[in-house]
Amino acid sequence: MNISVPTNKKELMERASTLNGITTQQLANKLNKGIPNTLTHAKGWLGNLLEEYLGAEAASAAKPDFIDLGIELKTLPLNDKGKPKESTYVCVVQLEPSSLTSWKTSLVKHKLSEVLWIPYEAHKDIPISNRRIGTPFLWKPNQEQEKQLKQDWEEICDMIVLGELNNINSSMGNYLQIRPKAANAKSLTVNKNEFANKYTLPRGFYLRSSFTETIIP
DNA sequence: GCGTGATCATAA
DNA sequence: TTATGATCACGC
Repeated sequence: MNISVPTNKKELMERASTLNGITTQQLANKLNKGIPNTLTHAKGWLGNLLEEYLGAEAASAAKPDFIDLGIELKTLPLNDKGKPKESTYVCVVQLEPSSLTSWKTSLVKHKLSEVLWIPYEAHKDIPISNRRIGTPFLWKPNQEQEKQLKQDWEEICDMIVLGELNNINSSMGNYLQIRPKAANAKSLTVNKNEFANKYTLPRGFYLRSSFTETIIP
């Protein structure tokens, strides 16, 4: 296939619309890729396939997938009731105090400024190759959503700055939460915040599935 | 280890 | 059944 970086939103959405209703098998065929039997050892498989098909360019950089368009690409696994099956990883929780004080310049705000969601069937009874992709949709946080995201972010980051990262559990935050994001529970990263232990388990920001459920058109 | 792509596995 | 805590793969 001839895959190039989409130059505008219209081009991106036209390309995304060709995914509507096709199976992961059909998508894999377009790219001459195989299908894993299980996702246990291929968790990011569909996400990576979609990045390639749609011409995402940020790769593993801490930037939106479509840098020039400022659009982030996210898969949205749906259960048999059509509701999100999993939370959505947003980005790493940076631990430099300077990155924890301003929502406006935060990684979370930038990543979520505009998102192209690709819903797909993820019920475990459906073989991976038969899972269908739904209707891709663009989303921007509305005023109420951004207000709550900002509030969650500030509440969590305030605690981190005070050196209380280890007292934050995943139940904090209405829309956003932080959870481990690491190779395993023994992973360590430096925590530079006041009164903190020097090393801690790396965390990531996630959107709760109870929230992503509300943004589906 | 960091940051990306996420889902798995089990306690509650 | 659901949400938290843990884990898998990749490029660098």
